[in-house]
Amino acid sequence: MLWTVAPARDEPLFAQIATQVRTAVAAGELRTGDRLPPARVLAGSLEVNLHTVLRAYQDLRDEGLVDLRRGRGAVIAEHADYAALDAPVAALVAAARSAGVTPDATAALVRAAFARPTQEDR
Amino acid sequence: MLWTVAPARDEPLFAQIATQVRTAVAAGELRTGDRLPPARVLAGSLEVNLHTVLRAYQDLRDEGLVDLRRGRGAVIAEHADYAALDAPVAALVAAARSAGVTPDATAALVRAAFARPTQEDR
DNA sequence: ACCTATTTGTCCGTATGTATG
DNA sequence: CCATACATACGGACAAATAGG
Repeated sequence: MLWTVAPARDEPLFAQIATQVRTAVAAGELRTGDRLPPARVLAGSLEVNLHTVLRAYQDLRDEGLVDLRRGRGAVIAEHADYAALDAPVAALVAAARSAGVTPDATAALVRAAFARPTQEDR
Repeated sequence: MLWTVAPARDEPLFAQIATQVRTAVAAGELRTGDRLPPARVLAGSLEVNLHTVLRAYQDLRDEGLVDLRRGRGAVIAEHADYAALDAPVAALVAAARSAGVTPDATAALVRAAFARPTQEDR
């Protein structure tokens, strides 16, 4: 897979890295058992600090997407089926684009929807 | 509409306020021309700082959701059709819940999808 | 089974910017 | 505008897991 980070973007570096893993998994590009590059190696080639990469890996571990252990590295775990979200995400983004809703607002609406226990009719 | 903020939640206060306006608009509870409470008043009743409310209002103005002018207050503007997102958002959240994907990861996937110019087949 | 060198993440602290009130 | 608090990114030292002999 292809790794890139852009320090200029307002998304934090560690989040950019985590995002790329998630989307690669959603796209089927990374599968259970695949190994991510050692943090030091990736940090070196991206020219960011070791800890920045590790922060991303740790976030992914907290999500249950990767198994991260010292001496062994970061491996894609038995994970939630991200691919199942591909279609709903695309549908939402398309709707948001055509309605002229910003990415920030859309993401905020998604978070808010999660916060509501379950969606009963209003 | 009902306003509440919870300092304990990790979402910043100003974001909680903005989110409530967005969801109220999406739900049809607030319509074009409706007036939001004056920032000072809302700040007082929520027991948060004036700047916190103003920050939320400014974000909403930047999104084009409210018209914010001095002396006149904050008014819901001719806005993007947030209601159009209601169904896609609900669908996505349902899919994420049943797939066991966290809110954070879901929101990140949505943002990432925006970043991609347009989704052609892979 | 042992040792140890290497690989790899974890823990400690620090600087700088941004958010908050 | 100011003071405080928090988050991001970085640096160095440390410790567990692994692999080779």
